[in-house]
Amino acid sequence: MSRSTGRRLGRAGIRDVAAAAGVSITTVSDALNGKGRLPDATRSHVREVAERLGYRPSAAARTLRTGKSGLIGLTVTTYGDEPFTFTEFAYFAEMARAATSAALARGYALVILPATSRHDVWSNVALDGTVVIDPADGDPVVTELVRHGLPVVSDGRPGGTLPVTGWVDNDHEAAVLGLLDHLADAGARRIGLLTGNTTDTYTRLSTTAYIRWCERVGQDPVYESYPAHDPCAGAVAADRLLARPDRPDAVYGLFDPNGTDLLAAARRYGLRVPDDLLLVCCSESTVYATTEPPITTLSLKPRRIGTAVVQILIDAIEGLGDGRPVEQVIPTDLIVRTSSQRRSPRTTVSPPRGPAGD
Amino acid sequence: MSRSTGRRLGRAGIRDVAAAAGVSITTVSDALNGKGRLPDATRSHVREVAERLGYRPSAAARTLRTGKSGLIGLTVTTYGDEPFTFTEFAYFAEMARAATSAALARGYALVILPATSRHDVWSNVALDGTVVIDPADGDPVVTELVRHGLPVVSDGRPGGTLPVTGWVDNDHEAAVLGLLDHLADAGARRIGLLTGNTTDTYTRLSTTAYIRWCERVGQDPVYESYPAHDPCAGAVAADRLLARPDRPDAVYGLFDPNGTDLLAAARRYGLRVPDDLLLVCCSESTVYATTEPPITTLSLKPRRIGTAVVQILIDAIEGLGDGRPVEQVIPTDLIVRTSSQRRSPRTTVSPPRGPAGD
DNA sequence: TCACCTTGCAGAAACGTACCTTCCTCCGAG
DNA sequence: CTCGGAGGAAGGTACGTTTCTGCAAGGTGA
Repeated sequence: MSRSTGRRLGRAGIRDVAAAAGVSITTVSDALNGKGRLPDATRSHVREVAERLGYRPSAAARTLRTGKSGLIGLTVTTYGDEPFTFTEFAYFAEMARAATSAALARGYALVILPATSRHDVWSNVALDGTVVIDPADGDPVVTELVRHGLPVVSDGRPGGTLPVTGWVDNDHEAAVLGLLDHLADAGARRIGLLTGNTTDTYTRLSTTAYIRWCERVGQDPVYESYPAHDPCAGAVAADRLLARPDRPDAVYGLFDPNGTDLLAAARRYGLRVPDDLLLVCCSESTVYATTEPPITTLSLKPRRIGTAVVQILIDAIEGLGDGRPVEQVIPTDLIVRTSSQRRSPRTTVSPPRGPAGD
Repeated sequence: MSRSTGRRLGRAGIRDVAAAAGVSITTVSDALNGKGRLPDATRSHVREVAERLGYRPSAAARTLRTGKSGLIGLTVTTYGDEPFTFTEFAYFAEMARAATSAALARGYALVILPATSRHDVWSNVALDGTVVIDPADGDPVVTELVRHGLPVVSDGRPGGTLPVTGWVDNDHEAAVLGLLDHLADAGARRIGLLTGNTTDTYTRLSTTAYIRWCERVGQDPVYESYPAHDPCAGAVAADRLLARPDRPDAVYGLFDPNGTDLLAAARRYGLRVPDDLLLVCCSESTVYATTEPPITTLSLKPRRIGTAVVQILIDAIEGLGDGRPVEQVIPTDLIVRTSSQRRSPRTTVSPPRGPAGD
């Protein structure tokens, strides 16, 4: 007696296809997956029947059987109360987009997960590996994942001795040093820094690079720090920085909104940019191309980082690389605009047309 | 003979926990899931053993058995070449963040998926339901999902007769009408529109609302449209709009970057904002609070939309609502700043301190 | 004492797929 | 005539859960 008949409702299973095509389950599986030794006639016949029945293999069953889910976790460390905070909006959006594209191109999908240690969510989804953005020192989630044998690749050099499968990062120190040199070349005598008071690697490396540069050129460090996840605090800190008695004549802002914050603060103090104050900030946002004046930005190349992270992770999942951790450094890109050039009297980015009523 | 012993490697399964605790598999399952009739002693003992062995239930097996994966798809319609494009950056980022938070709070995780009809990715992941952003008329992916019995909730009123489980949207027409009235109140005599040439519902509704408003007040429509996914095209279109012989004295820009684009164009033509040109744009970005001058923006409340969409979807998944489609309208929020106020000589947003050298 | 309920737990059947193993058949070479 | 081998397809098990059903032991009222 065949109990395979009489599926009351719900989707067609592989059994139904087998029955309808008059072959065995094995043959259906082989035909659809391109395995086994089957004549083309059988293969196409099975495919046709499957198509007609609207058959879709059960992802859960396949995952259970093969041990591969085709899912990659994407985690952002959380700052405030929300289980999921993006600082550096544009950076994250760009990075996530690139990572998604790269994953999809290789047949994987991305799952957004919180970086908290609430196991209930993590263990409810079968992951083949995980991308972690800016993991904290000795992050318990990462440690746990690695202990269970899951590949983990991080965006940002992992702090401490986090045993990740690989990481991708910029050379933040070199970027900051180069940028400060650029400002000094443009005539800056005292360069200030707007930085965060968080302990993530990006903030730490950038700040120490700044301090070292100051030591090297014999300048007293002039900086203000604030909680980077609070947008209002950024404006306040920018104001504080320009209110100091030892007011800098150039400022680098570590975070995306710092450019507009500093610009607004400069206006309040009657400082002209770039004449009285040179400005650079780290951002992926295109708005800085059309501010008045356009602001020089440091791009961390999130697209390249997102792509690279996913490639490394999938290579590890599929056992392509050797077992050793992969470490990759992506160069940054300083997009020089008016705000950091004292020589050039007019904008360097070309307006769409040139009908300016000058 | 017990074949449950001797697990060579890999994670501990429920069998191992049962063996180690000296109970049956059923008891372990019941103890960990809070079901069955077990004395607290047994329950805690099993939990302790499971903890000691580092036991994590297999998500794949659970999904296979229960038919629920705890995963929700998140899809954005694609515009250009990339499999995944975000127009309206900040809108999407905010919406996705809210949706993620809301989903996590109810024990679900979000999977980012492409809106293409490439089945191989979709069928490789077990979804309980899907959120679709701005689905096109008769979207094949949505149709397919619904046909398979999966709940689908859309951000944006679905075009055509898409049989979705529910949708959430703003009242775009009311928003545009209200905003145009606001500009007229501020003294605008000829209001222009910067719009897109795509066919999505948002663009279509907003544009027709604009045209109807013009008819009502007896103004000739003055608008330029451009492909919204191309950032450069926006700047060009803004320029075109202000170069027209029938130059408007107020402009509403439908897309996020339009504010800076229009501001830049105005500067090129020597137009002062708001004295010569009133400006409003639709954006979620906070940069418009600190531009010179600050720009009035229309917020579509992506946080509320993202949250609402997920709540409706999960209610449908868990069979909480009645079977009927849920339709929810979220009010928009006009954040009035200097750019649309001719009366107010100074900024209305309060600077952090007041040391401005005025 | 018997019937009956409650408590505490175990057995075993699914869930839907992939794949290892086996089996049959046909054909040509020895 | 036999034997080896290859092509073609089916059988059956395992993946790791959840959960339905059932069984024994102990308690209780008649």
